[in-house]
Amino acid sequence: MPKDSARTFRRAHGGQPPAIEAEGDLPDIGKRLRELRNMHGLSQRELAKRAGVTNGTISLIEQNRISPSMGSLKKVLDGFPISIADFLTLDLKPRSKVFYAAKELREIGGGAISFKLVGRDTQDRDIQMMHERYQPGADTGSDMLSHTGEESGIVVSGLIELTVGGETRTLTAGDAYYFDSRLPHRFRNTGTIDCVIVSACTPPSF
Amino acid sequence: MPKDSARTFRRAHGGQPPAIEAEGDLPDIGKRLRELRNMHGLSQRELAKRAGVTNGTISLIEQNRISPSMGSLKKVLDGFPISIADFLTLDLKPRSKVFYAAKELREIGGGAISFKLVGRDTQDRDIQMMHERYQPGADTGSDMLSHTGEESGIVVSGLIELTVGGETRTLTAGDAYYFDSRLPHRFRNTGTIDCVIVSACTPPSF
DNA sequence: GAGGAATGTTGAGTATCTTAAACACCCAAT
DNA sequence: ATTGGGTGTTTAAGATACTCAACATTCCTC
Repeated sequence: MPKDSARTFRRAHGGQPPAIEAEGDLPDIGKRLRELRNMHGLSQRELAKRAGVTNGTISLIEQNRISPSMGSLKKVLDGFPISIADFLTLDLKPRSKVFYAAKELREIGGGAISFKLVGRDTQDRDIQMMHERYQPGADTGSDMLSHTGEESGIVVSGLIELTVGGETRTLTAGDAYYFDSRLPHRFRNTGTIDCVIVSACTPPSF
Repeated sequence: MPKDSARTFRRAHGGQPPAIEAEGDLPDIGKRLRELRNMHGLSQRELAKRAGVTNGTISLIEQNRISPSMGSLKKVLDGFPISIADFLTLDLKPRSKVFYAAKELREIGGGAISFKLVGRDTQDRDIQMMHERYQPGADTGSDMLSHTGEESGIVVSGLIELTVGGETRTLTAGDAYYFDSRLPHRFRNTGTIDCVIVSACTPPSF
């Protein structure tokens, strides 16, 4: 509510404000669920089995033909997993720019130590970086969904197959990524040598 | 699902389904709703009338004897109003320090213009201030709940009765407040002269 | 093509939520 | 004591979510 309407004076004779307009947007549950499920590459039956509901329920929810109870929605979302609040606030579309070519990075450090800043055109960052190494064949699994915040990284050596929100791409040394951590994502080393990437977690500390 | 059900043995005695570990914490809907309603000083019937449901439904939800559908929960929360996501993540207890005495403020500006910083021991502020004036008897009403962020202010002249999360206090010139905007709050000028307060809204711009 | 196995959808029946109306209780003013 | 209006709770009828099983479709493989 804008502040103005909230600050309006109350009626003198105790009049009841009639039927507050439900303009609040209950986000399209069905669409959200379908997109989230497709991003994970799950079928309705697979998800249903994980969640302990039937595939019909998933189908009806995704068509918005029923308004699921909190308990049911909870069970369904536990199949990913993701919290209800995050599910409701998650933006469906990944950020405009997800992948960065090697030359798109900006050099921050200098001399012997080199810091390359990722996502320079993203105004409001709140991120801190780390270092990771993947052995050949290493796989984070398909159902990874960190709770909140953002995630970024640079491939140092080797190659990594990265899937974010259904979009898959293989990155090699010098390439980078930057996405909302609530989007389902997966790392797989499809190469034959170790893959070293400098990763980053939220929240920030600098 | 012929093959899957064939492979998955059903426990004969328990009739136990896959036994999904519903580990995730579905926050206590009933408790949250009851506290939120009490903070607003609404009865079950008042809220029910606003929301377009019956008082019985409110009662049953608050006792956790039913798991409301998303549609119903949406209708109920529209009576405050608050979004479902905010409702699920709102912390029930107000922040440790809500009220600040006049001398607890820190002077920021200097010279002709004076800026006094409120909430100096709150590490992560994200707030911007404004100026407001209340005529005698002015009242924002009891059902104000801005969506997110924080809110703060300083009383410049006159006196104001402020209620935050069920706690009420009358502030006079020099006193201040600082609280989460999602907590229900109410301003009432119970004095005989205008009350001027310097208020602040989120999000920040400096 | 025929068959098999996956997918999403739909209809009938059951479980659950929601309503409407009564109930029991408390407090203030008859 | 009694009325009247307030509170939260409970119970039977009704509406809705959910399940189960069948259906239609697509994609493979033979």
